[in-house]
Amino acid sequence: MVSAILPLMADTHGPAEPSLEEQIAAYQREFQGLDPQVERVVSALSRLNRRMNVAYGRQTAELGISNAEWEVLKALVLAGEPYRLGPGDLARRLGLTPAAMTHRIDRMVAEGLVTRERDESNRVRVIVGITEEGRAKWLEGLRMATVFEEELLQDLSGDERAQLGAMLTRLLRRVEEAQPDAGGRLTDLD
Amino acid sequence: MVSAILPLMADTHGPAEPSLEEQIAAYQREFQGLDPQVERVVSALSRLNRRMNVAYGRQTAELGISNAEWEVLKALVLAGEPYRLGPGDLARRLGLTPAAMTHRIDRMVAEGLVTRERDESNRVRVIVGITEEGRAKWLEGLRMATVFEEELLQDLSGDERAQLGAMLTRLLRRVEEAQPDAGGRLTDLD
DNA sequence: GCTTCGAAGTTTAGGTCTGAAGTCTTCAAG
DNA sequence: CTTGAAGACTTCAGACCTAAACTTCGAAGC
Repeated sequence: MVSAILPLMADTHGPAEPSLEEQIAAYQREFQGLDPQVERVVSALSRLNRRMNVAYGRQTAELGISNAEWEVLKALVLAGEPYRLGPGDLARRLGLTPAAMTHRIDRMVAEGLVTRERDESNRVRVIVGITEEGRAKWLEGLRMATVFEEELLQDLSGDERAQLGAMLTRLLRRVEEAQPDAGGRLTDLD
Repeated sequence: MVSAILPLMADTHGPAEPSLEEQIAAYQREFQGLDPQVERVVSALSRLNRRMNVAYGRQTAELGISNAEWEVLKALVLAGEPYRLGPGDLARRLGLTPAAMTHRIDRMVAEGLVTRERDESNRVRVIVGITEEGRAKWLEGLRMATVFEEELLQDLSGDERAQLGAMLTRLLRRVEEAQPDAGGRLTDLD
């Protein structure tokens, strides 16, 4: 395993990334007819996600795993009893190719996070299960994530959280209709 | 350049990714004491972002470039006159390492999207500029993106869009305070 | 003026992903 | 029973990234 996921990048001085408002102003300047309202929503979504992934990456790094590995553990736990899935299933759920799944499982078996066995009733199939250690790391990662998430939302009242959740769900439904094929590389955690 | 960015993944039948509501229910089952309200917001954010990147990837693929390359073009345009930046600046703005920036610029120069010259007044520095073709592809990509984004938000009224933008901005401000060091690998577009 | 330090880019080694080409097993049809 | 086709996983080649070593130029101190 390779220690950290985070490009520290806290490099030097010099122009950093423009702020959201600066970016919107620049867009207005370079492309007339862009709706700032829409741009703000889309850009904020994207930036928020990036920051969240940085936060998750720091947390999983503390556990000695990567975001990608935590994702696999999550999929296994959320699958429910008996906490086992085939590589193909996992690949579909995580949105990556079977080839990538094979490699990822290789690493995770070597680290003792999951097990890999052949299905005796159908010897083409492979079954991936979670180990005690894997389950423990999943849980600890989740605990850290909830602390972060609570802090993230702390300025929003209960009503606001509900409204935000409802609006995001509506947007999600709309894209899912437009993109019925699942997909998308999953760099993210949820 | 490598054609497409999109794992088509529209593979076969078989269990796909669980729906958002299924996932929240599974979380409740496996981890008592998780706030579903928070979970919905966070998971919806993450899924939305993934879908958006898939959409952007399809659009940039139509232009024969990658999301990553479009990001570079965007940074150059948003920098404003004279539309030139050094590799270091670009790397900071895009949130990647200088080494990655060197390679990316190599490819983009070969494709005629940007130019690379030495700064004559300080021969350590390199200056990257955008070509006509690069600018045209940026613009066309932006046009496609705005169509998609307008469609994405079409169910929301003007008021709702404003509310959503305001709430997301508040969340963003909070994470930015907590993570003053810029950073984060940029897989995303905004 | 030389020397040394620091900043900017590039190069190199190694890791993880995609896409395409295998390999092996099962199942259904002849 | 045999054979062909489909499915599940793995292997291989290539793309793009990070981290770290290296190269070069410019600026400050003696």
